[in-house]
Amino acid sequence: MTAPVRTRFAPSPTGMPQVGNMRTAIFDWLFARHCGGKFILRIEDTDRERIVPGAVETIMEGLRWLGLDWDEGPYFQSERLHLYKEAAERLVREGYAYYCYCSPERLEKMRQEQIARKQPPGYDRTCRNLTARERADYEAAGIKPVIRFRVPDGGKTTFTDTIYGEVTFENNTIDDFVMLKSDGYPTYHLASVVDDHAMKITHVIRGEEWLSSTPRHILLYQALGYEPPQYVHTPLILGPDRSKLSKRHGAKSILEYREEGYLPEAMLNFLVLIGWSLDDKTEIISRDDLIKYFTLERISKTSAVFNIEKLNWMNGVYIRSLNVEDFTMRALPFLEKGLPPEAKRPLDIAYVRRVMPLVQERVKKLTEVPALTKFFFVETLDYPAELLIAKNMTRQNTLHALEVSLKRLSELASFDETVLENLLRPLAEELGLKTGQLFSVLRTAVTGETATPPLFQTMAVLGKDRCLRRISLALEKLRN
RNA sequence: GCCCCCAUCGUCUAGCGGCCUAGGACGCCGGCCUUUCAAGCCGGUAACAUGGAUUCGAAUUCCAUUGGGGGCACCA
Repeated sequence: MTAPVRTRFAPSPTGMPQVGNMRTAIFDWLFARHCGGKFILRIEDTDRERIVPGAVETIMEGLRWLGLDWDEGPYFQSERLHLYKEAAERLVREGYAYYCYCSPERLEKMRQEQIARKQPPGYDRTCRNLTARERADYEAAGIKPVIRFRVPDGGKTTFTDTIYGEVTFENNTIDDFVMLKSDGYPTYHLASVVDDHAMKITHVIRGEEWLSSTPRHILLYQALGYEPPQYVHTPLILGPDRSKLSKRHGAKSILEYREEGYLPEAMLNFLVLIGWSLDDKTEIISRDDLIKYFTLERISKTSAVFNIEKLNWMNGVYIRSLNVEDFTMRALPFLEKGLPPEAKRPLDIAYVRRVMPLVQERVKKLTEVPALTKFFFVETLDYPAELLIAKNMTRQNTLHALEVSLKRLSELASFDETVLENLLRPLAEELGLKTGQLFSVLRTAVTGETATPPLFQTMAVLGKDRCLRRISLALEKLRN
């Protein structure tokens, strides 16, 4: 019987949750859910210098937004220091590790020299075989040591990655890395190995940037006498310049996508498709199907560029698939925030419900809703008079069209879509205009825009009074 | 500099020796629909990095080359 699948997402709380990390989290979560296993959240807060207050909460909020629920945690490595210390000291005792008293300054100088000599930078093993006497001297001088792993002198370290297959490193290309820092905190290498073992993690699914430090982890497992987990390195997400996506590209936090009006289900679908595919044609996949069909085997080896154009398209697809009420509720906060101040708040929900269906299929992002519906919510329209004059029309016949329209519309008892259409289509012919011309004039008069939802529906929602008022105003504007 | 990984349309990808005169999607271009804008529908543009080898047969296997990326901290 094989152990139940346990995966973990182990971010460090050093900033906002970036999309690259989130994509990894999605893979971890999906695999756990697919296998009926557990997904664990672990916070790797071992670098006290870089900790950003609030980052943990932001990370969790990002996970929740995407619907990635965790079964255990968050565990905090800062609360488990004794475990790492014990492991490190045990390794020293057993000869797998040693205390190092070299100063950061000396190490930095050494590195510079190595680079200058075009040699691979790495620890020169000065403290590898200190005598008891030398150690005592350093201790007496009050120098706090780090603990370094004693990498075997010869041989190779090989492991099999689920995605990349068998990978081999010569041990002599790996330097004696630090496991425990002088402040008593572990480095990533030690902490993740100790924790992954303690938490019975079966599959370490993480970004490809970790591939080259994996032999260190294997070495650590061997020295500790633990069975290593299955390693699954996932391809990187790249910026437009094809280098690893980072702040440098203006890479955004997952929560910023929420602010920009992306739907979490679209984001999930899009992100999972960077580096994974179901088959040769599926693009839109539901969360349930993702869980049902997700397999590690279909993760690709090649890193991929984050293509915002495709995300926008996909978000539009998801927006259109929402039922109207759902769309309305999701758009509401964006309206509250994005509509100009003169729109009176709180917004009239009943009215919003009538407006939203008119724009649902016209937006790709929820942030576009306010601009597209502004004229429904503000009283004063601001547009140049010339905008009223449609293609191949003159000031004169535009005025005439507006005058006649105003009169006829004012005689209407009902103001619904059908009634309006039945009045206006024949009217265009009567005025000797193309329907497009008349509608264009009225559209501008009534909305101040040239691109809007369908005219009759728009007018019906605006209501008779407001339409007549705006047409009158348009006439004035054109006369002056 | 050293180590590791990767290599199909501009981008995301399918392809795991013959089904490939390489399929899908985004974008782009053209058309249809149409009161504008979208949406929708139809069509088009566009790729196996290069050179060897294996094989009856290679996008698929192997080896070089080239190119790209990642790593080489008391950061993760």
